[in-house]
Amino acid sequence: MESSTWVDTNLNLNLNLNPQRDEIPVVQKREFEGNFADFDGKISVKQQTGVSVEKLNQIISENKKLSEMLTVLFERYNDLQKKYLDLKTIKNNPENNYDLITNARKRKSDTEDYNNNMIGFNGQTTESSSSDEESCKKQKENNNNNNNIRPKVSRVYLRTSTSSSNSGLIVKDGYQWRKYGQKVTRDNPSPRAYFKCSFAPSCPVKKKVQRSAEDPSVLVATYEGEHNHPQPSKPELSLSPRSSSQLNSVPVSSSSSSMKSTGPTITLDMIKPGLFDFRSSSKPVQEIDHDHQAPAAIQQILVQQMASSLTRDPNFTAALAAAISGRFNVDQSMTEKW
DNA sequence: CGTTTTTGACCTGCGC
DNA sequence: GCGCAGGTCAAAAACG
Repeated sequence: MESSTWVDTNLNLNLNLNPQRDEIPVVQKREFEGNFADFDGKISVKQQTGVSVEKLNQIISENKKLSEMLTVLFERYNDLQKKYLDLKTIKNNPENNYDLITNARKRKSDTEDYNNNMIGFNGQTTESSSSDEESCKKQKENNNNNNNIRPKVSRVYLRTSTSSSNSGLIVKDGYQWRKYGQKVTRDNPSPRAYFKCSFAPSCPVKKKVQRSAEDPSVLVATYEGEHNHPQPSKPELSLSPRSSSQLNSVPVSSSSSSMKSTGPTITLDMIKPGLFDFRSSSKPVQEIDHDHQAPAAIQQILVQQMASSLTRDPNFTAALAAAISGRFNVDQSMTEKW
């Protein structure tokens, strides 16, 4: 979410100036009047253009700062919302909080040690990310086996509702999976779980699930292959006890390097409506084709969702208007000095 | 008792 | 050839 995000937000900032406030148009009017006065006077067009460009740049930079503030605010807002929803879920239906409860199927004797270890792991921070390494690896494989028929590879990032829990490496995507292994990888303290489709060996699809090293609340699920059978059940995203750990799942991005030579990829309908909009209860599930959807397009979708979510919050818009008017007052004083 | 999960051992590929 | 790391196997344990 870098440059394109700023561009979009800037546009919104400029267009959504609060019309109830008179100062802003006045400032603009004064600027125009001043400029016309200058034009009528002896200042050359070149100088005027230079001044205008300067002002424009200044406004752009200020918009950029505001956008950054917006982003930070939004992130905090989202975190708070998330925590609130988690607490609410636990309170209303403790059974649903699968992630917070130790996996019930774990051996009783091992559960405590396992969880303690995992909590310790999560406290650490790792610089490198497994996804990068994996993408490099995939690229290598693709380079080495260009002529072979390769299984389709798709990586999906899933935000879980509880960042602190570690037991839930379960991603409900509508298919049934059988776990056949777990491994702690070098560059990620979280263990990586290996799943095979329960229809194996007739269905060759495999899945790897690992928490992101940088953000333990994000599950990284890597799918290899394509199911050759119908989906046994619809994806359960919010209601079943186990599925509470898959809240807010979204294919945020995919490793482009690992996708290059694999052809069309699996499309996963795993977005929970309202990732960026906690007020809206029903939004169409979005499908993101990892091969054909450019990262910029994904960013654009996210930006749109962020923008819509923000603009619907009256408190936020009021605060924003106040902030902008403050800025313009500063601008006004500066303009008057000129 | 059948199914699922866990986990140590083993296999494989890669770099040195 | 050796060591390392990721991936897989399979016996044992846990669960319903």
